[in-house]
Amino acid sequence: MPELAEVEVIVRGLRPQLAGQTIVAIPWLKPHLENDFTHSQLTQKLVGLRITSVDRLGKYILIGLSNGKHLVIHLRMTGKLLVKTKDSLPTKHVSFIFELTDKALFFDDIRKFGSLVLTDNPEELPCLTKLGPDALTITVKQLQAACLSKKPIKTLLLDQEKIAGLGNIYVCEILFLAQVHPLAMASRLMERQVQAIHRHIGPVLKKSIKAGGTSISDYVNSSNVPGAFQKLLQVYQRSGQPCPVCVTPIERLKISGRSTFLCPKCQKAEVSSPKGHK
DNA sequence: GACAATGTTACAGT
DNA sequence: CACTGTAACATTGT
Repeated sequence: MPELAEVEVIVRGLRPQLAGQTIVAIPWLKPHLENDFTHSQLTQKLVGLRITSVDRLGKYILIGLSNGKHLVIHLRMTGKLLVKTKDSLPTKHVSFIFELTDKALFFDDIRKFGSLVLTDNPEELPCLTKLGPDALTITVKQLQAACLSKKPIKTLLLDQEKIAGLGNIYVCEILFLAQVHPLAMASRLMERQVQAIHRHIGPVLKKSIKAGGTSISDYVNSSNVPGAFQKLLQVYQRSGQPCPVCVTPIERLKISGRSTFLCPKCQKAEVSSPKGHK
């Protein structure tokens, strides 16, 4: 569920809720989340530590601790981080509970894909160092450099090592706004197309953050409140509905295994290759 | 029952 | 080597 915008909304919500709180107990930990430690080992490592910071890196959430270590959390598809009262009870899909000074942090994850890692130094964690420039701050030059690839532009924008934070929803939206066909080979895009993509990445994400993120099925922020940006989506999950620009029905196709939504008229593959079939 | 779902990774094949 | 498609992870909803 959560892409950059949703993770950012979660982090902004968590920061004031968690800052200064101490982890006083871990009353709940499902085995599938123990990447490195058993329940008792993790308790030993974390209990007594104060939370000093909450940050986002791509779609990862970094929780800084008073001993200098960091918890690194990825929500994958259905993970939620919820701040609740201390007396809250675990529901069916809760992966862990951290009891804090005067509240509790719940990790709720229906599909159990989410992950939790404790690291001495995030700058040495491969999954983080591999990340490309953050989508909110990437420069045109960096995007142009990332586009030196034969992959379809959609596949490239989803590649976290090329650009960090984008997921299926926002890539569909950005390519629609930039009027670029998702199957267009990245390296064959015209310069102005790359610029158009770059011009739309920041604003779409910022608008979504302002709207509290996109809630399609599961996403809620750290206070259990859904976002509203799904109402503002132009093409995502809108197949058959009229394009907001030209009224042509929105089409759906699969690209590297993911549903892709586009307007076949607005998003012409106007790149050099004349033969356009796969 | 079939299929799809906001993410990522491993693997087989071209 | 570069890339593509598929399955897999586990669960729910249509």
